[in-house]
Order: sequence, then C-alpha cells, then structure tokens
Amino acid sequence: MSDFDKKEDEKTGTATSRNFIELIIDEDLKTGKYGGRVHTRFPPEPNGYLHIGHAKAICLNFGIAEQYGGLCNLRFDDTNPTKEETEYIESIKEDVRWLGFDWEDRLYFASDYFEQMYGYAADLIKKGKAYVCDLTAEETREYRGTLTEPGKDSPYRNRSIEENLDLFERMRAGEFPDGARVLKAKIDMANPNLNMRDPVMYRILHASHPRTGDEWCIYPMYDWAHGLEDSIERITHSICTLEFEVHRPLYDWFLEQLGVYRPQQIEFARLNMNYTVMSKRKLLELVKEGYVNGWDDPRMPTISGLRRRGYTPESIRNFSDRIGIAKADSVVDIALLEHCLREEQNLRAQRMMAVLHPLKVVIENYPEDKVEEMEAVNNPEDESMGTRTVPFSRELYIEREDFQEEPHKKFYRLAPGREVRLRYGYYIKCEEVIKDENGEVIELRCSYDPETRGGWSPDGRKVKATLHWVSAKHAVKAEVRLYDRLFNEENPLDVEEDENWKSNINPDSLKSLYPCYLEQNLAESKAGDRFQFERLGYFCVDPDSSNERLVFNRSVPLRDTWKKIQAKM
RNA sequence: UGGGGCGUCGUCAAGCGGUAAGACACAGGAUUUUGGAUCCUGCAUUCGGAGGUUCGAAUCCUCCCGCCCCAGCCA
Repeated sequence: MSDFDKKEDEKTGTATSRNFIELIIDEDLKTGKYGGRVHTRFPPEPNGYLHIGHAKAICLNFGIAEQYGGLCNLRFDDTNPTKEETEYIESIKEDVRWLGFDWEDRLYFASDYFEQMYGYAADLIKKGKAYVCDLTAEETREYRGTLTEPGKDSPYRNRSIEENLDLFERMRAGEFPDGARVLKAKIDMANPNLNMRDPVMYRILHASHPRTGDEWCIYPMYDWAHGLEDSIERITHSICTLEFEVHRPLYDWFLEQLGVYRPQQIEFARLNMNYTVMSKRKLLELVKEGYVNGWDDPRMPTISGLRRRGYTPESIRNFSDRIGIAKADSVVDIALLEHCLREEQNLRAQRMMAVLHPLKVVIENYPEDKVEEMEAVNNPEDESMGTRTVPFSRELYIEREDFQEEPHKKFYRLAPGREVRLRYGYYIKCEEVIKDENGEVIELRCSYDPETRGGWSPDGRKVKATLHWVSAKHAVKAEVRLYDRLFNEENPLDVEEDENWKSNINPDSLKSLYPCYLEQNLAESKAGDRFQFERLGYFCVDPDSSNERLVFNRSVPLRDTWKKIQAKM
C-alpha cells in the first residue's frame, strides 16, 4: 500500500463494508467449498483497448485475489480470430501492468486450450450431448423460436454418434467452407432460456489466428470455451458482468455434463459513466472514423487515454474502490474520477507557474535590466519537496482572465488602479491600460512596491488577490492542450430516432493553445512528468513533447469557485 | 410477451427484523500568498407503490409499477 493509499484510508476511515462478492467468498471460505482457495481471473478478449470499465474489473479480480491471499490470472479469451489482434494483446498487458497488477507466471490464452476443448467436445458427442448441424445461420435463427414461442428440433439433431464424430473431425480438417456446419449442444429447444436452445459450440472460420495461425479452422464459441478455460485453470470465482447472468445455466451445464471441476460464476454491474461511451465497438468507431486521435487520445475513457491525459494508477484504483461493486445498473458521475486525481495530485504534484492566455505587464518603476530570483514553495502540502527559484523582471505575463477593465463587483483580481499580489513576487498596481486599434487590451502598465518583496507588505495592508505570472524574457514557450468532455450529453446514447449518438460529440473537446508561457524550471520536462500549474490545474507532459516544442496536457482543472460565482451572475 | 436480474439522497453505495453509514455533487461559514488545499455545518422521518405479518419492516409475505439483459455461427 502506498503512502497515499494509507493516508486515504485514515482519512475516510475505510471500514468500507464488504461487497456482495466478498460476502459470497467469505461464505465459501467458511464452508470450505473450494478448499480455502481463492483464484480469480481477468479474461479480456483482445479485440480493442481496455477502458475504465475494464479497470474496475481488473481491480476487482486482482484486488480480491490479493485481499484473500489468492491468485489472479491474466487470460486472453482469444476465440474469435476475425476480431482479435496482437496489438490489442500487447496493449492490454501494458495496461494491466501499469495499473499495478502482476499476473506473475500466469499469463494464459484460451487458444492454448483449443486441443483440450476439442477433446471435450468429442466427449460430449460420445455422450450424445452434442451434434453437427447443417442448418444455415438463418435457419438456425428460425429454428430457435422466439421469446414467447419454443423452438423446434433441427433435422440434424438425431445423427448417430459415429456420423457426428466423423463430421466434427472433418470440420476440423477443413473439408467444409465457413458457415457450412456447426457443432451444437443437444439441450432443449423449448427451454424458456434461449441460451439453452441447442447453442452453437463450434463454428467454421477459415481465419488466421494471432497465436495459432492456420492450425485451426473451427473455433469455440464463448459459452463453450469460457467455462472450460475457468475449469482448466481451477478458477474458484469466475466474476463477469450482468449480461452473462442468463448464460450461467449453460456455463454450469457444460461443466456438469463433462463431469469436470466447476467454478462459481458471479455477475456484477458493469461501469457506466456520464458524458462518455463505454463499449469497445463505439470506441473503435471513434478511433476508426477519426473523431479522436487514436485509442490513447486523452479524451478517451480508455486506460491508455487516461494515462496520456495524466491520470495515475493510484487515482484509478482509488476510483475503483469508491464506486463499489453491486448488481444494480448505474452511471457514475465523471466528477468522481476527476476528484480522485485531484485528491492525489494535490498531495504529490510539484507546483509551477504557467500562463495559458498571456497578457503582458510592464512594471514601469522596476529597473530595466534587473532580475531577481524569487523563492517559491514546491508543494505547500509537502514541505519535504522543498523550494525553487523563479526569476522576476520588469516585463511579465499574467493570465488575461486575471484582469478586468471594468471589474464585476465580486471580481477582486487586477483592475485599473487596483493592487494585487504576484505570487512569490511583489504587490503591483495597475496604472494604465494599453489597447490596440480594435480596443483590445494588449498590455498593462503597472507599478510595484519594492517593500513587498516575496508578497508581504511591512505595513500589513491586505490585497485580496494573488496572481500567478511568468517573467517574459525567461519564459519557455509551450503548447498546452485543454480537454473537455467528449460528449455534450450526460448519456450520449440518448438521441432522437433519426439522430446518431455521434451527433452528441462535443466539437470543442480539444483546444490547443500556443504560445503559452511557462516558468523556465519547466524547460527540461519529459513526457509523463506531472505538475500543478498554480491556480489552473494538473498538467502532464504529452508524448508529442520535445525539447524544441514542449506539449502539455491539462489532466484536470483545479476546483474553480470563481467560475461558479460567474456562472451564477 | 417466456426466462433471468435490478429498484435506498442529484450520482454511486452501506444496510442482512431493532428504528437510514460513507463518498462524490450541491449549499452555507471559517481559514488561506493557489477564489486551490484544509476545517466546520447543512443535505433521505424515509427506502419504486399498495396491502399484510410483527411489539417493531428498507430488511419477511402478497400483489402491482418501472428499468436492464437474452432470439450472433460476438464476447
């Protein structure tokens, strides 16, 4: 446990009650159902990048293993070569590792069990519990019946065991084209649970697999494969999302028919968050159609996107803990995720000064060539982070927003004739406003009080505002990318009949600012470095950054009370 | 509609027959060289609804209402 986590536990008094899955495990441990073992797995299909919803599942599965002194496997459910790619396998491994979890030597692939699964299928055929069916996909659908009407038996349902074995072998041997035949479980075409109406176990797919190449042309279906994978790995608690609840009878049926070890499947509600989408299909669409710049675009809810945005593993794990585990469908407020990052970064992030929307300030009574090194605190929350020095000179930049020519009554920053403090600098007073031909303010002429060095006045007079600033001639130019929510609607999928969910995309979700002026201490920052830019937010260096052109991402803005006051005006 | 689930504060979520935790959000106030942080305070007489059992119900029973999942040779 990191210091941050400890601190967090103390603060929230984490006597957090147990979720329903832990309750089940407690009970199993008490009754000795699995001989005291706890063994979970995280079983992604490598058909896309992982998102924050997967992070919830990863934290749950690895977390439970850790908590009970058990194990958690990383297993790729790679049973559909038409959708899966090696790139995804690698990204998933990276993401799980980055989140801080270790599968040690337990990296498995469903494809490693293909031969074994084939053998089990043959066993089922021999028991008269599976048959080769020649119905087309469309016919199979018709035979399945509907929600209210029972299905009817396939004409191929009563083939002899010998014929089934022969046909199944020939399916594997590649004698038939895609879709020509399937292997089905022989269960009950009238079962009210549609999943039990002779589900398909194998389909013919002449596709090259990322790992097994062209060794196979028949591939197992999820329902058939997944329970076997769990069984083979001696998983105790197979945790999955709610939509698989209706598949559990089938999960159990296969393992019971085979007479093999049977784990307990437990379903929980998947994570939804407002202002974003969370399905791999839709995220793929955003990537492929260029609405974002790749899977790791900082606006994406993918783990790689959050990482690039500046989120930390700790903040995501913390988020995971706080949202809880339950069975009710829910939509978590993205504000909670943001809160988790701020909470952590407040304690850890080095403070720096940066001006995003520069407005020039000339201090008329400050000597032309004078430069003073002012001492600045690196983190008021953590004295051990020490201090640094920032240069002060006659010409500075301040934030445009920190000046109002005709100040609103609640605005207490800089205005004509008004005095404010420059953080770690001096008190300055605005003496004159300079505008261009369009009437736009382009420069402020100010005076400073030499007695207020460091930001204190000997006469004890108060100034309400403290502004951040950067010395113009020492400043480092940089690009800063500001992100906003990707969608304008809380539920992006909530659209009129004739509209597409993508019409809810926020066209202003990315704003790139250049040039922004940073204090020179930021000049050497490298990709991944994180800072708080005082009064603005938490920022990190983007991988696009170079020594020639620094690029920062705003991970999350600071809480902004002033913005709220303005919104009410 | 057949089957499987779920309904507790704006959003998550505890609660497991003894009289509604916590977090986020929100609203006040204190404090402050970040309108940040921190610190106080407020925020469900009520648990989808209606009956019933009980000394006592969010918790048990009955009925009703609403939402989600299943008719891929996807996972």
